[in-house]
Amino acid sequence: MVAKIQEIFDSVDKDSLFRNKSLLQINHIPEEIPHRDDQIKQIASILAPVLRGERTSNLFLYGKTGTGKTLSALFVKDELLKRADKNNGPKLKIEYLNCKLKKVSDTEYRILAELIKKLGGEVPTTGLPTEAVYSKFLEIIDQEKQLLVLILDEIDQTVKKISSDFLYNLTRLNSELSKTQICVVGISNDLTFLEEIDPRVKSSLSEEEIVFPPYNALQLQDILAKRASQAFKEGVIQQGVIAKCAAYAAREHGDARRALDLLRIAGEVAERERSTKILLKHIDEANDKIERDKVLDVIKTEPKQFQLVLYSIIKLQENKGKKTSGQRTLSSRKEENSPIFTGDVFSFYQTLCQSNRAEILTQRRVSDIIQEFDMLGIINVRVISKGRGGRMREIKLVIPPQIINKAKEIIEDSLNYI
DNA sequence: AGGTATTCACATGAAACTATTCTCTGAGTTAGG
DNA sequence: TAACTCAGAGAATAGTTTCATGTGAATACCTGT
Repeated sequence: MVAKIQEIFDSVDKDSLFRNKSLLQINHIPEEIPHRDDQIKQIASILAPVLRGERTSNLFLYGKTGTGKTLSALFVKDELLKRADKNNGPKLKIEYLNCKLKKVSDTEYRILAELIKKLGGEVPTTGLPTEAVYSKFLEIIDQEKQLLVLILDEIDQTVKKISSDFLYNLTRLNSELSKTQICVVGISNDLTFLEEIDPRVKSSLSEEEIVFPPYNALQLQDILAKRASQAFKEGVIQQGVIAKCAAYAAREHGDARRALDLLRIAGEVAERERSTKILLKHIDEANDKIERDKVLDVIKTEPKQFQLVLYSIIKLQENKGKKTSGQRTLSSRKEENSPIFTGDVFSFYQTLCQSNRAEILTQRRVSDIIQEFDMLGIINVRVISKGRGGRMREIKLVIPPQIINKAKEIIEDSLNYI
């Protein structure tokens, strides 16, 4: 037994396909960023005045996920800091904050708290009036003469949750500060974001805009090849694997992050199969695995009311499937997977709750929950109107059949614990 | 036939409520001088 | 009298509920030919 285990451990070391896996991890910042020269140059030239201690224009970066926005911003940040260090010029601080992180998201309060923490202050997680946090923030940054560049990643998320007042306040903060100057770099995935926000904020915030176009398949290939050559050992990648990865990701609006993920998972899959090479089929397996893990993970972490709703949907879909196949002789024109509607889900959910002795939520709430599942990509939802028959959501489960059973198990399990 | 008006069954929004977590404050208590 | 404890007030958040209003199109109901 022990020998066996030792064997496994040995093989992990010896047969590893990776040379340095961390290079494929998404938080890795590479030395160079291919195909983003123009954007980086632009950012740099816009932010350059901070080196002389001048306030710069506020800046806005746009582009879909995985187009290198964050990476470019961080890259410029590092270069600027290096340079500022060498110059020994005016004091410069650059803080990066991802507004989408769990602990930060949603509220003005938490974003400020997080910023304060990064600047070396302390703020309790709750209990203080927001006003107090603001003044604390001002106090901290206005201690000494300096320039502060705030890089706010994914602020579209935040602004959707809270009003754009936050950004407005931030841009106007400069007038309240005596020694310090702030400039804001916003990063957003949502290209329509700017159109929706308050015009006042818009004019002050987006003095400069840079758009990050998606990578095309060739560029993705280039990126992947560069990283792969360092991350993997030599000769472990089958011909065409990189191209296929790139093609997959290019289909998803050129998401480089996804491409790298795919390659890494494919490597892990191949490793687990004791393959000496990463083959094309491993990419497909990796793709499935990513999808599966995503869905199951979501289901696992969802609270029980959500699970009950989802369970209702799964059950209803099953029943519908049976019914239509039986009725097919009667009405052959009927579509194969007849859709489910909000009302069905809610009534099924009610009985389900009763038999589980769980609290029944209002229809209003269930409606929201259904919508959230749609956002998570577990179901597909469309609002349709059946004329006099009313208006409702048409719900379709989009998780693949093999996963459905697994999902059912998970939910049943967690419900039994109650 | 053609044009309005209704109506269904929810969707969508806004506000208010609840439970929980956390800070802060000040009264009461305690121990030591 | 200084230090300590502990309850209560106030804030913020997440997750709801309550109340109100909105909506797309199949049907009902007119209208005049």
